[in-house]
Amino acid sequence: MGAIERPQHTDRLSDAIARRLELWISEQKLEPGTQLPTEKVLCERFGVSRAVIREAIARLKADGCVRTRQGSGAFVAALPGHASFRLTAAGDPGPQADEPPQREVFEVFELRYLIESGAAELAAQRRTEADLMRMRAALALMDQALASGADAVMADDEFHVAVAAATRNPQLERLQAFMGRQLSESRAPTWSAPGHRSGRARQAQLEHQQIYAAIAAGDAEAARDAAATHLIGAASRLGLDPMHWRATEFRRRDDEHHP
Amino acid sequence: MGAIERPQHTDRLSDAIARRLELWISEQKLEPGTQLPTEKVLCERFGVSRAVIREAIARLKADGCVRTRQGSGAFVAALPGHASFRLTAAGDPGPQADEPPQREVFEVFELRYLIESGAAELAAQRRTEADLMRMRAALALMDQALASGADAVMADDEFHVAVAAATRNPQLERLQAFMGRQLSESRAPTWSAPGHRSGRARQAQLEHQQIYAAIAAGDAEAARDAAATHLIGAASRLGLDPMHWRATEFRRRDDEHHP
DNA sequence: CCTCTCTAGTTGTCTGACAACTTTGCGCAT
DNA sequence: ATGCGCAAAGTTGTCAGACAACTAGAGAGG
Repeated sequence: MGAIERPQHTDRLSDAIARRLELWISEQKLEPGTQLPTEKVLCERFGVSRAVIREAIARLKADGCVRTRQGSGAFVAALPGHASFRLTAAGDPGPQADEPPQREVFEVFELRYLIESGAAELAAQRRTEADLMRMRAALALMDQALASGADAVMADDEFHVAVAAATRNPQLERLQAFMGRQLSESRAPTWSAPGHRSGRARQAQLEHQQIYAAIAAGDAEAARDAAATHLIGAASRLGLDPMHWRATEFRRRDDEHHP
Repeated sequence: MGAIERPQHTDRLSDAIARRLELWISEQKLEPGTQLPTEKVLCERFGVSRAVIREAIARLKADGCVRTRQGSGAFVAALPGHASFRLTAAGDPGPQADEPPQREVFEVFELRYLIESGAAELAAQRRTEADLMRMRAALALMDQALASGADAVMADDEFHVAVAAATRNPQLERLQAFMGRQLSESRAPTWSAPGHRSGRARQAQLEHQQIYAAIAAGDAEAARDAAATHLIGAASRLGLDPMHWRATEFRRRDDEHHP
């Protein structure tokens, strides 16, 4: 554990030390249960106060990587990245984050593509009348917004939340909420005035109705396909090229490296 | 913000306060950018020292919910659950966690089912020779373990990691790593001595080879189906009933509430 | 060899201080 | 009346010392 890089404008000593500790746990592949150096030792190694060490450790505890016990010490609980999942850039609300690179937005969309089409499939199998009513209520609000040219981002969110709820899987519901709200801004252009004028809102609503119809019919495969179509449509409406999701472009380019 | 509940044995004031603040941010639906009360005000409200408040805030910063700026204050950065994703119980390395409820293990497996079958589909489309070599290397190690009755959990993990890498989507790779390593213990029984004797290890390896063959052939649908079959097989080997994933049991039971 | 006690070590919390940064308000000039 | 500059007040970041509460380990005695 060498010198700590000096904190950048938005950074602080505890942030840097938390990263250094995570890196060290990862590189050493420390098993859960492994004891970490004591606070006193870490203060000496990093040349900082106990308050800074404690804040760094607090972050690792929040990440689920470390667990402490009064009188006993601090122990590895999980490897970094294995106890909590965060999106890079596209979802990271960093203070200095510029518009995330297009590629990462694309990757997150692809993740949604997998998750939401899978969720639609399960929803078609498990949906109840109550679920369907909830979806219809959200659709009705979007229909009204279409007629009046109003914003319907919340109803759009609610529709997808209702689909996730119909899977009866709380883990999937929370993952959906995590993924979906990350990009609820991505729905804003659809329901904006230009979105209405360009027909994007109408197209999105058609796709929603197709998802609903397949789920109501209990047709898992159709629900999956409709959700996939919707995510491809949503990506297109944001200027992303979803054809990448089916293309062999990567494969061809990478294969060229192995003639 | 009422009184803080006294910390339980494994709890501490900063944990309780972090939870209270998250709950408050969620309930109030505070928009990102909203300023939180100052450290001094929080000390007064909660009746604790500044160190405790700072540790609680450090946890919220690690979760991505809050961002602070020296001289300026603390601000909401994202609603709790929207900046990082964690599994409950099944993946939570809580110190007092008993065996997680069977249902939650099931839900996590179902999540993996969605993710890993989707990953296999993309991998089949995008895999390179290098990817295939990496998968073959892991398969070879598992073949050797089969012959000798040895443990092959690491090779098993490596195979799934290689499949995820073949998707060329770092977000998906990390999600896969997050989901998969959560349950790498779930692979241990397969490669244990009883696992070898019962034929579970052999069955798992046959499933791996089917996934590989479909990916090598570039057959996306076959890869998806093979991965789905594998996850169903893995669930069965752990005593979970994966038929739930296709059953309409939930739907029927819940529909009965709405005669 | 086992049990109990004591000591040393560890984390949790408190208090006070000061540095560094930001915000706000006031005074002065135009 | 408005704008600019400066100072004061307020905020977070870091430090240091203290003490409580808990745990682990060692030693002594039975």
